[in-house]
Amino acid sequence: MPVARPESCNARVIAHVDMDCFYVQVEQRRQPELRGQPAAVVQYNAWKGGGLIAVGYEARKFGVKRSMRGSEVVAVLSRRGRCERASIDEVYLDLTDAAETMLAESPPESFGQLEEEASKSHILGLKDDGGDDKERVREWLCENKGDHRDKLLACGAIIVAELRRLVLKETEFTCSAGVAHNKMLAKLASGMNKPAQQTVVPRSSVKDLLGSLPIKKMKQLGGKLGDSLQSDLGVKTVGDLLHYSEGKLQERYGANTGTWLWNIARGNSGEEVQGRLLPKSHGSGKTFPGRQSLKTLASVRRWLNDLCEELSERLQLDLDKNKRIAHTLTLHANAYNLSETDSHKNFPSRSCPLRYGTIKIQEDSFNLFQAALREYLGAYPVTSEGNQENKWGITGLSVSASKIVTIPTGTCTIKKYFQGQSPSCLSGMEAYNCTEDQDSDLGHLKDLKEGTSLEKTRTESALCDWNSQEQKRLSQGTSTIKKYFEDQDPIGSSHLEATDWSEGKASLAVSGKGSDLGTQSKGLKEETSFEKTITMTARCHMDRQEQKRKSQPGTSSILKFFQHSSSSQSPQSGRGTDHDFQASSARDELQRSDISDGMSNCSRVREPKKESWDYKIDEVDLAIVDELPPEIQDELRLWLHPQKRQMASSGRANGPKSTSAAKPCPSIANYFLPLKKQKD
DNA sequence: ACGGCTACCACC
DNA sequence: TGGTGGTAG
Repeated sequence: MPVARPESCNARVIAHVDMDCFYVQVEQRRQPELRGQPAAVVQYNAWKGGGLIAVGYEARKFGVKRSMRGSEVVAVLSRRGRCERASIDEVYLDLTDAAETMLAESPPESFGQLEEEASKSHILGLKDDGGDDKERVREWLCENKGDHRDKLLACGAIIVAELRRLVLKETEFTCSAGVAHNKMLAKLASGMNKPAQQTVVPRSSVKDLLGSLPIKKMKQLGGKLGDSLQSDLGVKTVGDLLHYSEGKLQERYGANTGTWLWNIARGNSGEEVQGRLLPKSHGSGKTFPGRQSLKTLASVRRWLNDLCEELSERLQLDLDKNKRIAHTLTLHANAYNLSETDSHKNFPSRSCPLRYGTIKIQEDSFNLFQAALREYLGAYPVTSEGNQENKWGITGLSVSASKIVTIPTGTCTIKKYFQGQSPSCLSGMEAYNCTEDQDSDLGHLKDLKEGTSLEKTRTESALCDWNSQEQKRLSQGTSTIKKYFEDQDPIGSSHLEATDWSEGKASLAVSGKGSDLGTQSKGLKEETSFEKTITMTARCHMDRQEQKRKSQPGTSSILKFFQHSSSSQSPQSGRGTDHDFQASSARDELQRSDISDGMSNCSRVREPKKESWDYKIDEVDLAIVDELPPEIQDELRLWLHPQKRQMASSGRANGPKSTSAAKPCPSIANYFLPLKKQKD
């Protein structure tokens, strides 16, 4: 049986708060002389030709800061309950708890005097029998004899009035609000009396409200679905939906939409107020209408570079400010193709793992674009100059970053372990802040300093389906191995060490330096570094059939986290090159060759030399994990066998273990032997 | 009124 | 899952 929460939906207290003409207010706050004047914020011809008024980047010149979305106003509004940012200037608040508390501890009827702002509330359905409006509102709010739920709404209205007053006092912005039992109704209400007013939706008023509400006024029904309801079903108001059974609505609009329609007709909306203040994705795009369409790869590349630079800045900001990392890079474009018969085909979008660093984002985006373009053009080849005859044109480009997760602030046992072992290890954050430019500068400095070529040992990680697992654990604040350290090259075209993760296998590579693994003198420097790195690579298991052009060869180089701050001689140097990278380098050459020109300037040649031991992940026996420090065992087990999380974490007492059966004497030492040349 | 831009979501 | 389309501000 479902958890008994009778009436819980109807007993919630939700507020929707909407800034009044936000852009105008921003200007008026910035230029107080504009207050009281008729004002409008003109759309300004922004950034290299586009129009806009969008959130931030360009609008900063108006005084609108992107950070505003999560700050100032929200900081005030979120004081009394969970707050969800619905757009740049709207939020939802769940005031249920605060209202319950007020009702229990200091109910409105105990108020000597109702606050001014609250007494100016609009109460839907309040019968107008003449007399004093304010007094009737005060009565409804303070002397409500009826439903407990309406009393909660009254408390919510009083709380919201207070919040709005605080917002005005602390930010100089006015806002309007709606208070109701769910988001849908609260949102409807907040727009009913503007500006700087608030509206309450008692339960008893819902029927009349929806009965007369034109269907297209309802959120989500302003488009095609609303049109269909009107023309196909003859539904004019939300209330008209009451004439249709849930089954009938499902039959026409699908199970989910059907049920949703049936519910909203009754004023029910189950959506929770998400406690999210930050955006789930970032994007940067531009259209090139008409003759402005881009007709060469070079021009696409230039624009893409700009868009990616913008995106990269925002990602870095998000990382610095919010400690969040995005994991997916997506490229969207629009195009026309005069050559193709089905010239109305859409330009496909493409995505790949996101690697931080402006240049990497630029390179990856451009490669995604080229992959998509090849599919879009079908048989028509894309030459380096491409499109001599203007057969195609790009009318829109955008890059976006999604799958953003917060870096855990809690424990990170593996990280701690290695930091304990090696104080010179970079922290995860430092690793991420390290762009390729800094990277190369660093290497250069070291080269000069030590008079020897820098030997980088890099660990690889491409924890593919790590994501979902990891996200859960991230959200739980538990430790995690990285994710920070991902440095994948999904395109496989910019690094010599590119590997191909279409291989369908996973490998574990361990490289070691330091005296305990066979010490070498450190050359001219007297430093004795004990640095160990354990690097892992796991390649995505992808279905080859599915791949076609879709799959992007990728690689990851672990890295930077465990990157050595000093160079040292590796015990097995000389045998360092591994087949893994040899193979991929060959393929890489292929990639490189068809990308040619535009690429060469940006791609940096990396140190090809490295130590690596390569194993298929299925061949790694979990028993070896027992030889590692206990504090990191669980994490490594998860890493090696993320799909067996339950078993791994519940101990290894029971459950068949096919892998160990095949391996008589598992020892971690076995895994530290250099790679054998592959026979097949 | 409309196009440009950003962002979220449902569906398959 | 990634990719597409719809919706809204």
